[in-house]
This record gives sequence, structure tokens and C-alpha cells, in this order.
Amino acid sequence: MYNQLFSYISRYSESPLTVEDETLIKSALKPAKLKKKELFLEQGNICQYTGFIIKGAMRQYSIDSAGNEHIIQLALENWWMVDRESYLMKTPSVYNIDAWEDTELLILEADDLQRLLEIPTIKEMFWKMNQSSFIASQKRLNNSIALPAMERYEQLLKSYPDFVQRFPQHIIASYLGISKETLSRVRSKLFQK
Amino acid sequence: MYNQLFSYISRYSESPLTVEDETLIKSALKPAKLKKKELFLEQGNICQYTGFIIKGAMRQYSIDSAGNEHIIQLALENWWMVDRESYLMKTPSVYNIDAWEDTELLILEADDLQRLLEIPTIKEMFWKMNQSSFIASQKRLNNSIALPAMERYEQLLKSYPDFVQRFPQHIIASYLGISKETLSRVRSKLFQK
DNA sequence: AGAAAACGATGACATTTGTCAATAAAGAAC
DNA sequence: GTTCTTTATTGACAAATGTCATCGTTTTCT
Repeated sequence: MYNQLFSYISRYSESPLTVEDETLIKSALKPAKLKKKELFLEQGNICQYTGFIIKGAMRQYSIDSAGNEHIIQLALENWWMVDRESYLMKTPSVYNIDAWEDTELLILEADDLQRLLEIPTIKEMFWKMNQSSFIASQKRLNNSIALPAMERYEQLLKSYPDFVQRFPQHIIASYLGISKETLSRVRSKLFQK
Repeated sequence: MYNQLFSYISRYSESPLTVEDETLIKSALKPAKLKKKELFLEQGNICQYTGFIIKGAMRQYSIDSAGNEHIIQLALENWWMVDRESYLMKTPSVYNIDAWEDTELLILEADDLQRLLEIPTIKEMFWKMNQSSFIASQKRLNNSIALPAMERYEQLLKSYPDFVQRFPQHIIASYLGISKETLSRVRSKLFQK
């Protein structure tokens, strides 16, 4: 299970991990399990952990005044899941995070993260991960303000085909910012072409 | 003009800059000026510089197939402006960046950035800046998929009141992902309350 | 100062998307 | 294996937002 993380790190960083590095990482990241629908973070609480998904599927979402869920992030194997604002600033989160499938994780507390960042390889990995997260978020934002529903869905099919396999349509719809009925209609138009 | 940048850095970082640090920074960031409407980055080109705005106002936007501009970022004094994806990966950008007011900048090439990142204070500043950028982008994304036009505008008024002072309504509308007419109507409803 | 361009408001209408309700199929739970 | 829940589709209608055109005002340019 740690090998999966090590291999992830090596893909993001030039320099290899030493044996001591690996020991430190193992002491900082602890295995955890979530049942389907189990909460990893509840709205109003402070996000205590960053999770690295070994196996499973998770979602991060807000709930509006009408009680509707709005999915701001979906994540599968080899993704990090955390509400960064809450985790870093130690402020109550406005988001929920839960498991969509039974999920195995490695979890990391904020203090332990600080220790790990002493390792240059780890620092480099998180640096690049931050960059990619921001770039991905900005792309999604651009799609959201610039494209109609159908094209947003087509972009998603291209960028994250796995999502469509692993999450039901109403989750995908919420991720795209449209209603499940609209997504259903978009799909029927798309496939009759 | 460099003092403004130094003061910005000191607000983002614990440790102070040494005189040698300041010399290195001065050699890496070069002054530049843009006239209103002048392009800083043109769609299809590789983004060569990161700009730190000393004075002025800039926008980053995409242009869709119908020729409409979609603003993905606005920036004023003490903001960084760059298409990070293009700058880091050296790939052609899908965005334009231009000046909305006559603007003074300090510009930084990618190679020089790498040199600057050797300075821990600078590294820390960019680290935090990356975090904030991501958090801000995710918030805006959440607003975009979760809130109707009027509430998005109210959020903007709270979060970035300066934008409304410095940019005309059609720019703000594009930033929010709505038409200028809709924004005009939203405003008249809002103020008659 | 005068002309041109940019800006903002508004009406009429079109389009997109959302909401609600009904239905059927697929999957999960016991 | 049967019941309950979840998922997906579809129709009818409502609401939000976009488009196009017009007008008056302000700003910019020379």
C-alpha cells in the first residue's frame, strides 16, 4: 500500500526517495478505511487530514440553502483529497467530503505534513501537485463560465473518462453544475448523433 | 518600485530578505510597461513572463468560437499575472492577457524564477501564493456551479470590491460568466431593495 | 470643441436550463 | 427471492439567462 504512494511520488519528483525518507513517510501517513457514504470531513468541522486514495472513490461537495449538493471535486485512486483552506488555516470547512465507494486511504495530519516537507523530494512533489491542482481548477472554471452544458460534458469525457465510469449521472451532473435531467437530455442528444 | 515587491514578500513569508536576496531579486525581475489594451500574452504563444503588478489593472481571458471573451482572471496592484500552464510547461497558451489600464510591472522569466526559488523566503512566498490561488479558484468554481447570477455578484462585491470600481460592468459580467444585460438587471434588482 | 467609441439601461423575444411528476429498470439489502 | 432504494429517462411547464436592438450618457481621442 505504501509502494503505491512511493511510486506516485517518484512520478512527480526527479530525485529518488532514500530508505530513511520512506521510513519517515510510513510513520507520517497512516492507513484508514471509509465505508461508502461515510464522511471524511463534515461541514463546520476543521479538516484534520489530507487523504491519499489507495483504492476507492471520494467526493467533496457543498450543500446550498435549498439542500442541494454541489460537487466541487471527485477523486479516485492516486488522488489527494483534502479541504486545503480548512486544513491549512484550521478554519471550519464549508464542504463535506465522503466516500462514494468503500475506500482505503493513507491519511496525514497537518503537523506531520510539515515534517515531511523537510524532504526535498516530497516538497517537490507537493509543489508540482499544487501547480497541477491550480491549473486544473482554472481550466474547469474556464469551462464553467465559457461553455454550455453539452460541451462541458464532452470536455469531462475527454479529461476524466474514469469519472463517468465510476460515478452515477446525478453526481456527474452536479460536478458540471447542471441538473441530472439536463445531463440525461444532453447525453441522449449526444449519442443520437 | 522594488520596495513594493519586497513589502509584498515580507507579508507572505516569515523570514526577512537579506541584502543579497534583494540584489538577486532586482536582477531577476525587470521593469516593464503596458499601455491600456496592450497584450502581455497572446493566445497561441508561450507565456514568457510572470508579471507582478506595481500599478494598473490586467485581465486574462479566453475567446470562444463565437468570438466572445470569457474572463478567467482579473488582477490589480500586488497581484501576480501569468498563464501558469503555458509558463511552466512551455506550451502554447489558450488565453490572452492584456492591460486594462496603463500598467507598470516587474516581469520574471521562467529560468530566473528557478534561480529565485533557491531563496527560502521566496520559495515560501510562492508556496503560499500557490495555495491561495488554488483556494480562491476553487471558491470561485463553487460559486459558479452552486449560485445563481445575483448571488455570484454579491459574493464578488464582498470578496473583491475593488474589481467593481476598476473594471466596467461588461468585464465583471464576463468574469461572473453571465451576459452584461443580465448583470445590469441583477444590479437594478439589487439596488431597488 | 467635436466626433467617435465605450458604457449602461431597457424592452421584446428566444433559448437554455431547471423543476416537478411519473415511470421503469437496475442494484442493494435482508 | 423479494422488497426497498437508487438510478435514469421523459413529458409538461416554469424560471433564469441570453440575444438583439435601441437609446441616452459618459468617456476618450485628436
